[in-house]
Amino acid sequence: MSKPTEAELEILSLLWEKKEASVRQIHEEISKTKETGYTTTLKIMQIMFAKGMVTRDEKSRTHIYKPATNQGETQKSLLKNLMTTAFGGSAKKLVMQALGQDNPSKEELNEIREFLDQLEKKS
Amino acid sequence: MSKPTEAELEILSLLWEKKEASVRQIHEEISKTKETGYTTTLKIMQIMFAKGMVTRDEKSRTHIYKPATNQGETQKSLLKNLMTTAFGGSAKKLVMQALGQDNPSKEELNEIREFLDQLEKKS
DNA sequence: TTTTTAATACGATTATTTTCGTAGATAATT
DNA sequence: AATTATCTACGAAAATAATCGTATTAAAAA
Repeated sequence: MSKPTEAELEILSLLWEKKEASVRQIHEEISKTKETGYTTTLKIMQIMFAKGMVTRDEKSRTHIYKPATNQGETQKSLLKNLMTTAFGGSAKKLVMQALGQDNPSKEELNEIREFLDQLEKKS
Repeated sequence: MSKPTEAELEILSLLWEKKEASVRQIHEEISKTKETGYTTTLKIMQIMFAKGMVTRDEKSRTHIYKPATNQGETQKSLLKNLMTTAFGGSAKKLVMQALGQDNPSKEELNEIREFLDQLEKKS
């Protein structure tokens, strides 16, 4: 699957979160942060449909869209891309940078520790 | 500083890695993976210069470029952007996804563990 | 039933990014 | 000295992405 554009990714994320949504619903979310027309959102979603990036149910007049791309796979490829282009391929650097700017809770830190342990076992 | 485009980021990474380079050097690297003309690379680097994204030494005919943007800051903002758009703002998910696909060495894992400990102390 | 609202389709425009070709100048080679 | 190779500058075209306006149709409200 080709790399989603900025606008497509924004919509895709919302779809992952909501599982499914109409153009109107997506547009209302997007409008909260961005000043953009309804038909712009519509058009991008139509393009995404044409690309096979989303599916849609056309039974009712208001089409219902669902993500067609697996969230994990997409995240993985975007991360990989960023890792190679901006972090010289180093996962460590990326991870540290990510953790450093967020303020992870104790619980989150522990989950990550466990995850590290599991990774070590596997190898 | 405005978000670098794909092509700009590719060049920026190489400059971070090499500290400084001529257009020719950058272009040779890029040519390894991509089929693109020399003047294309040149033009993008000129645009980057115009944007203040890189500096250059014009003393000799062959200009020498250096990154003007701080690597850490740029990485941070790119990551933040990806984190919010593709990972619903969760650093944990991003980190796990990143580690899962790479195969980090024991040493790296330990460094990350230490980093986690430090983070915990601070909070 | 008529009018208004809300939806899709889609072409066209605008903006952004990337690519390339050509001109002109300097350096290196013959 | 002449030729060839290697630079930069820069305009313009091509490709990609985002935005919007209008037409049409269906549903909802009056």
